[in-house]
Amino acid sequence: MSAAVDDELWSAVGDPIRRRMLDLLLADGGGTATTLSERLPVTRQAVAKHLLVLGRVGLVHVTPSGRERLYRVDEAQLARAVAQLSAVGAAWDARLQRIKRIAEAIQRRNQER
Amino acid sequence: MSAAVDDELWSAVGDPIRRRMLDLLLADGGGTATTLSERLPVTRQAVAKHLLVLGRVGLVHVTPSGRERLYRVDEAQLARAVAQLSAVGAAWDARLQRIKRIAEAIQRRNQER
DNA sequence: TCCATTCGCAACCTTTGGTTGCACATCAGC
DNA sequence: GCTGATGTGCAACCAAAGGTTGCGAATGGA
Repeated sequence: MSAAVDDELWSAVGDPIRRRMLDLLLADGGGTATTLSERLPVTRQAVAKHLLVLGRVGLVHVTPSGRERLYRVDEAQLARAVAQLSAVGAAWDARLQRIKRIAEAIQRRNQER
Repeated sequence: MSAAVDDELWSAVGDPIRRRMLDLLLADGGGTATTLSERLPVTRQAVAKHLLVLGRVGLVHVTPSGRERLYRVDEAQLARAVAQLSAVGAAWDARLQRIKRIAEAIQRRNQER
């Protein structure tokens, strides 16, 4: 059931900006709030807040290095998030398939009259 | 790329309450704001607002009938949403796989020394 | 007719995502 | 060792979204 999904993790990847941030971090192998904000339509501070959210659910880890703070994606946690996405998708898919089968059965019965 | 995803549809299913509403509507084959709110931890008015959001992106349709307003899931549109979910999941999966392969290659090189 | 039910609308509150402004720390060049 | 440029964090402030309560209007059943 999708109601049993860990909503914390889902809502972390539910935000479009955060999804793009994860994409960028994956593509570049890491980044800072400043480098991410240069490629996104929001300010550095907004990015920093999103990084806080992602960090709170363990999707990214930070490595302070001098005056920079390098963020990296936690691959295991992202894999968990992907699993949740496909679980919800699969559940809905199954329901849609069932509805489709029922509709077809009804149509067959009507044609047999 | 997940950045190209239709964010309207995503954010519609991004809310946990709205996902549970879709689940309930699918399971019961339809429902009203009142019947849904009886099974959810929010008030009827909150449910009505969510139904507006779902209706705006075409995920549900309404059929007025007397003093009731019956909502039904648009299966085609929900199928589109499911497709988007799995697209994002697949994109991340692909990136994670690539990273994993690279990591394994590096490890092999180190062992061969 | 009268009452209960279902609904929509409006006011209000809280959280969340976003911005600007500023102070603090660090690196690089002189 | 200074000094300026760069990267961060913190605080105040704003707008939108989700949620609530209260109320008035419409419909269905006794």
